[in-house]
Amino acid sequence: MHETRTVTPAGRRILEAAEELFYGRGIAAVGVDLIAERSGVTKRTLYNQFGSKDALVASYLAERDRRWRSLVRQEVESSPDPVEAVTAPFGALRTWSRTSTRGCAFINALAELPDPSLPAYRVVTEQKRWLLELFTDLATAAGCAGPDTLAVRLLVLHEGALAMQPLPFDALTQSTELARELVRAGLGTREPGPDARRRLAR
Amino acid sequence: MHETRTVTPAGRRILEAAEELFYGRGIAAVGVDLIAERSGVTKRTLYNQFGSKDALVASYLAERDRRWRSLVRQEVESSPDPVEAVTAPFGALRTWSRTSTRGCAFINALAELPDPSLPAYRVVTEQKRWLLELFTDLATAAGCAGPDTLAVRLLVLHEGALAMQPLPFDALTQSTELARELVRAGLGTREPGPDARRRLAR
DNA sequence: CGAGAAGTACACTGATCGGTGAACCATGCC
DNA sequence: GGCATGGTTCACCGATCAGTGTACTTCTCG
Repeated sequence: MHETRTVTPAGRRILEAAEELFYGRGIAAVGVDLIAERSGVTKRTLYNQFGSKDALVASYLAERDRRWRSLVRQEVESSPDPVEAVTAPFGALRTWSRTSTRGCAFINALAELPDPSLPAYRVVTEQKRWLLELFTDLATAAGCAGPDTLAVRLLVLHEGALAMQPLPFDALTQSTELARELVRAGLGTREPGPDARRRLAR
Repeated sequence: MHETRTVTPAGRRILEAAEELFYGRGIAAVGVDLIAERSGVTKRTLYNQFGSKDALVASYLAERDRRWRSLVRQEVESSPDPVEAVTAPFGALRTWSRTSTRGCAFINALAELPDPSLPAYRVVTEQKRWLLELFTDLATAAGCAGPDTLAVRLLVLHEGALAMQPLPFDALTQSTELARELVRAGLGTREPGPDARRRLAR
């Protein structure tokens, strides 16, 4: 029942080109003509598949979100224990940074698309909310005290490291280290909940 | 010897309009014609004053940086003691957020201007470096252990809260609270240095 | 008086923007 | 055969883009 039918082969190539160009140069700076040329496709096909540039932008962000969540899930599930799992997204971020060196694609998109009515805006807020809830679940499962507060703090550390990525400072190392310390400091004061790593569905 | 002569009255109005539009809508999304119209000035005057859009963008960022540093200095100097002063930039951020709700103008600019050769890029890196060094100085002055490490962590918290600003999460409160805890935890293990609040010149 | 600086008015450039219309072609499925 | 689907080719649209040239005005300062 896996519906790979929603996107055609040409659609995939368009999305790949759009992702590289939008992330690398900014959304407004990239024209649809360039995306069509890079993906070896006519502009007509691009519009037949996506309808508008706004819609293509939303698809680009949704696709990137999908890949990011997939990586995080993988990292969480391969964690040796529930405590390590809490900071697994920071490990994912390390991996992610090897190919993405221009900061957070979603924050960057918000910088260019201020209108909350745009479909892309919802994708961005959903992405951050997902990560916040994941942190909450993982912290609860590990038995951390104050999982809600801890989750917000971990999210801030995560976003901070991501935001500073384009600058010549190594923020990720300290961010990860501090995150681990926070998790360790919150242990033992509460009963561990059920292993949240099993609740990663969707 | 204060040289306010570098910018004419028309130049000021152009900068004000540019700041509002660039920050609010994104740099690439705003044309020079619109800026000229909003500032009640001819496009010719704009180009006579700034030479190019790239140069205007750099001026916009530099001016915003100047105002931001001024606010931070003010907040630091009005801190009751050196320990409070370390987290003073978080107080400044609280004030700043009342009028700036679209995240960090500098990070946002980087999202649109990937080319490090652009004059704006240097403005952004300098801005973050300044804040990092300020944190280091303040932490040293307050007698915190490991001031360099602490400064990086405070910077990450600061940037994280700023990056999440456009989203519907209250990150600043937790970010500030955690920053205070970090500073408190690092106290007493080291001799306080000279009061860094006196070394804010420039 | 005269010079220079700041600003206005306005026309104009070539390029690029997002988006459309219409005709045509290939594949595969009923 | 018939017909829908996915794709191509290509010409075209009005709007906007950053940036320039030229001539005129207005003000200040020496």
